Amino acid sequence: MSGLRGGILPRSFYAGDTVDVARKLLGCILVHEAPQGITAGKIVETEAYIQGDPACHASRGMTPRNRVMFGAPGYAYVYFIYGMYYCFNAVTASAGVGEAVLVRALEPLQGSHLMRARRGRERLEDLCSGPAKLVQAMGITREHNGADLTCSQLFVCTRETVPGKFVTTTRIGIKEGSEMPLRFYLEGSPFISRK
DNA sequence: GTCCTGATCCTCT
DNA sequence: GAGGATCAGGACG
Repeated sequence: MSGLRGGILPRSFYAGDTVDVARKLLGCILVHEAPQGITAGKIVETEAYIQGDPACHASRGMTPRNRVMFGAPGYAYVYFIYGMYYCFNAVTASAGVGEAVLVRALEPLQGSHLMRARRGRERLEDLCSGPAKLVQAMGITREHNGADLTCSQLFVCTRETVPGKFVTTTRIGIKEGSEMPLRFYLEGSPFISRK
């Protein structure tokens, strides 16, 4: 699986239009080479957070928490939420622009035994079917905030097969901006967080 | 300093 | 479908 490194998405991939990047990430592989072993999963659900979007963390300017979003594209933005969970985002657009793509669900491809141990769940569909779940299953921590997705232990690879049709809907768990169609998932996947 | 809110998950009912 | 767990950031004084 280390051969996947050959397919690492370049920084230019993330530098494009955020909504476009969110769609193109569907079907790509998120990989984490942890000391305990490698875990990998196919991205089946994403959400875009863009400029002028009230639900975007960057909408009220840069703070110590969201500063990674304003940096160069191709870095991981990991933040703490609800007192218990972390969510993983890929920073997009150009430096100075606070935009990112939230990865909401994965289809486990490798290291499912590790994922089960980290999650305490057996069913494959319960391992990565939510933003906080996949972070836990992949072994991602706050230490990964600001990690370079093009040259670190945490990276994303280009898709190996052409994904099927994807569905565009509204985002989950937000109030303002909830009418914007910025959530994307692979149609029919049993691994998405919800329909 | 204090108060409030939240891009969630899990366990009930 | 509802509610609790649990805590960092941000707004305000």
